[in-house]
Amino acid sequence: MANVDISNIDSLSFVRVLLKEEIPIILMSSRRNEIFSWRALVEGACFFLEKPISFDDLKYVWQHSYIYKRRSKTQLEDARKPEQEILLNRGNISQVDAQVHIFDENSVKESQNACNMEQHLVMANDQIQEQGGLIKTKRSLDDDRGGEKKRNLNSDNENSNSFMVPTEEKGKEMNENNNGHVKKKRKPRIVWTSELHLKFIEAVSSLGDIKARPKLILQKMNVPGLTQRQVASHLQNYKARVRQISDNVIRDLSSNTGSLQTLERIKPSVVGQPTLNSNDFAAAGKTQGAGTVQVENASGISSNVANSGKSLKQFSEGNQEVKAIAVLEPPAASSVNAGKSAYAALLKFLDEDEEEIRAGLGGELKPADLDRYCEWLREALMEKSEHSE
DNA sequence: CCTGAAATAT
DNA sequence: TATATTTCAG
Repeated sequence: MANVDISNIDSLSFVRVLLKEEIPIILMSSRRNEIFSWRALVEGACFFLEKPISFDDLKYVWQHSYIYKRRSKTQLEDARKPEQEILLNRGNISQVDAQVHIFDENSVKESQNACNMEQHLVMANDQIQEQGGLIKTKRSLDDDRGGEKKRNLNSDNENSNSFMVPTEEKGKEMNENNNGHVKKKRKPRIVWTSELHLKFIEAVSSLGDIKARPKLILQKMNVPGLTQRQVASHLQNYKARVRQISDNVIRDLSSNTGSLQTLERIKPSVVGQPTLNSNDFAAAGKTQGAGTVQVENASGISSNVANSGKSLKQFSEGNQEVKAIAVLEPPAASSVNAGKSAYAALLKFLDEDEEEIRAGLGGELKPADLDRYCEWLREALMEKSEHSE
């Protein structure tokens, strides 16, 4: 699954490279561009999804991958054309329209309320240190001097949350030294537990990269005490991480295929906002799915290199793995020998929630169980939002 | 409201 | 030392 910048026609070359390897490719974008999607589909892309991606989009993505994989090359040639569909508006696939959009505003909001995140939030409270009266930094000096934009750090509105685990007791927010001067306590740093991160991921995924801004994310996460700046900071780090991994994948892919060299050269500094990938999206629902990592470079081109990792194997029969998996598995001598290291990092990144996923599935699934799996997925997600009532 | 940077904390 | 988070400032 590749997140592409439809404004950059060169993104199409990325599509070609993957297709040359017979890797089914599904494109995603936050914006829509009929021309671009049309061209991509003509090239052979399976789908073109508009983000944010819905649960139903994923469901059909899976089925498509499976079907695709079962066909022989020749059959594929014939089948490709007919199977292509433009999914500019999710729901273009007839049957999904009526289905519940798991990650719509309400369900997310609800599920979030229930999860008492506070229990999972842990502040590194031990480190709260006094800034000894002697130690003065530029800032402390400035503050002592004028303190214009004094923040209500000491007010108990956001520092009194249980997960903020105050060092001592609340109310002792101010410390006085022998001079009677009041000092600010540095707010204890937040710990992004997997649960918290999960909420973050869910929020971002449901918003889509365009709207995934700190304020909205914070709002969707609905975690008391969490500040917008913290979310912003986390978002920034997250983006950087995804970007780096993606860059590596692209780099390795380029160096081994040659076809992507053009893309690599165009890649100065990264701009644009990496979007949340479907892997996170899937992970958020405690499901596993075709994970993707976004790749993007300054030229505006961006792509998500699909991954499926172990989870995907559950859908494979015997040795017949979906072609896309082959890319992530130790490449067969004959196939792409691209980026083992990059894939390793990618897999590690994507496997973070492996356990939860596995627990949820409870057992191996066979391709034939796809629908059952989807049903399970739906129920799991629904259940989650119900409990939160 | 956002984010670059400095200051800090890990 | 390298990263991550909080604060400041614009």
